[in-house]
Parts: sequence; C-alpha cells; structure tokens
Amino acid sequence: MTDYVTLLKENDLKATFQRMNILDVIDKSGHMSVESIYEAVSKVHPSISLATIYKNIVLMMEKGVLVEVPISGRKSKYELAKMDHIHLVCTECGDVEDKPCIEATDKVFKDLSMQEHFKLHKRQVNLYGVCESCQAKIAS
Amino acid sequence: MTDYVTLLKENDLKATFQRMNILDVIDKSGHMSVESIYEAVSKVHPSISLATIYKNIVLMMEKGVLVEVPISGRKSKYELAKMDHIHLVCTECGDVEDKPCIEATDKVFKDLSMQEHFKLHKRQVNLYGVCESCQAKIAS
DNA sequence: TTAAATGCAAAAAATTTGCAGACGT
DNA sequence: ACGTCTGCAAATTTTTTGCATTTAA
Repeated sequence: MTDYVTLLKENDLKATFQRMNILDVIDKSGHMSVESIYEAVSKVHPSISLATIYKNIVLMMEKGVLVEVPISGRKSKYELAKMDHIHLVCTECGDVEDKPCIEATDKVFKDLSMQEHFKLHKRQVNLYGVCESCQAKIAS
Repeated sequence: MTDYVTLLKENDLKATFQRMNILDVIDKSGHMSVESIYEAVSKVHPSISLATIYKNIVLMMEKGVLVEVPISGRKSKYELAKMDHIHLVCTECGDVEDKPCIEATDKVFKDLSMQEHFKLHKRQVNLYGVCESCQAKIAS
C-alpha cells in the first residue's frame, strides 16, 4: 500500500481525498480510462466531479505521478508512474497487463537512439493480441 | 509512388478522389493527425468534409489500409499500413520518424508472448525523446 | 443501374474553462 | 489566513450520425 500523501506532497500537490482516491483506484486496477476512474472513484466519493478527474489527470501527469498509456483503437488509459515495462494489450477486452522490460531490448533501443542522435527519454512498448482468458471465451 | 487505386480496390473500397488524397497526404508526411489530414487534403480538394475524413479513417483502419499511432500527450496520428517498425516520437515538435524493427527485439517480444500464452498480433514501439533538430533549437 | 460514398447539418461525446465556495497546510 | 483545489455549469472541441445527393464501377 503506497503512501499517497507522501507521493503527492513530494510532487508539490496537496493531498486531497479526491487525489488519493484517484491514485488508489488506478493503483488497484493497474490501468484505467478517464471514464472508469470516474466511475470507480464515484463509488467511494459520490460527489466527485468529472472535471476534477480531468484536472487532476493533467496535473498529476505534469508532475510525473501519472503516465498516459495510449492504446490503438481505444481511449488512453492511465497508470501510476513506475519502472519501465512492457504492456500486453488485449484487443478483445481492452485489458492491459504489465511485464518487466528486458535488458536486451532496452539496450537495442538505447543504441538506436544514440545512433540517430535522438535524446531518448521514455520507451513505450505495446504488444497487441488476445489474452488467455479471451482466447478461452472465443474458443467456446 | 504507390498505386492507391489498386490498394483501395484490393481492400473492397471504391477508389474515390477523397480517399486517394487522404492516402497521398499521409504517405507524403508519414504520420498525420485527423486535423492535419483535413487541412492538407482541403488544399487540393477544398470541398472535402471533415466527416468524410473521419468516416474514411475508420473504414480504412477496418480494412487494414491505415494504422493508428497513438501518442502519449498528443492526438493519435495515422500512417499507411506497412512493415512493423519503431517510432521515434519527438516530445518537442510531435514529429514521428520510422526506424526498422530489430530482429533481436522482435524475438524477445515473441518469446514473451508465447510464455504468457498471449496471442500476439501486432507490436507498437514508441521511443519518446527530443529529435536532433529540436535539440539544436533548444541549445540556441 | 445501383450500391456505396460524400457533404452537410445536427447530435452526441469528450474535454476544458471560469468562478464561487471549500479545504489543506 | 492563504493560496490551492473542488464542483458546478457553461463553453469548446472532437467525433459520430442521418439523410439527400452524387459518384464509381
């Protein structure tokens, strides 16, 4: 259980209940769209406004607390900023699963950037396919 | 110069001027947002409607002629479907550059998917950083 | 000739903004 | 107490839809 108060304060953000709830639902689910964040937070904080969700997503992204995960064919999802990793994106259910980065590919990307005189900051690897549980559903 | 008539017909789409212009501006620029496609096509075909751009992006994506390139912090761009490749995305100017995939990383992703029982269809690798020309601008 | 595509205008959906009051520090 | 944050409502932006007309095949 992360300490959201500290996380927010370290990033010059006031620790409001709204923000902590947003971080909490994202952390629990892993990756969420604006709409699903709104729905989930509304359950524990029914008076929250959609505008507050939007404002905070923007703010927390600027502060580096949240990261956008843009997904082909769907709305972007948001995750807590964490170690670089690979996304397995299910094209059936839209679910996103994290897998650790592999050193070998990291080195390749770093070398490529170097060679292109490209100042690399961040990598985003999305692998699109069908997750195990959707394969089972399709088969049946 | 690609033969857009053939490309469209092979994919069960009528070869309209609107479509060929859309494909042409995307091909020339490499990667374009909806808005920039509209602006560019409007220059050679002033009567085109934005709704036509939207309808055709959806259709051509369904037919596999176009591919969406979702980008963190910006609007999605669209490119012609082509061999898998890596995107260098400049966080300053938003430009996207293609670089060939590297076999070593491909194999790693394939192995990872296999191991996770994930039916891999498509890979999308975005490297975010600052392109050479923006580095020069910043330095000056 | 005919099914599909376009363009318009209107509708719907998504996101942003301004501001008064509430709240964290 | 102060400056930031929230929630509301309104505005703006983005995307989709329906329909009459046009067009490619």
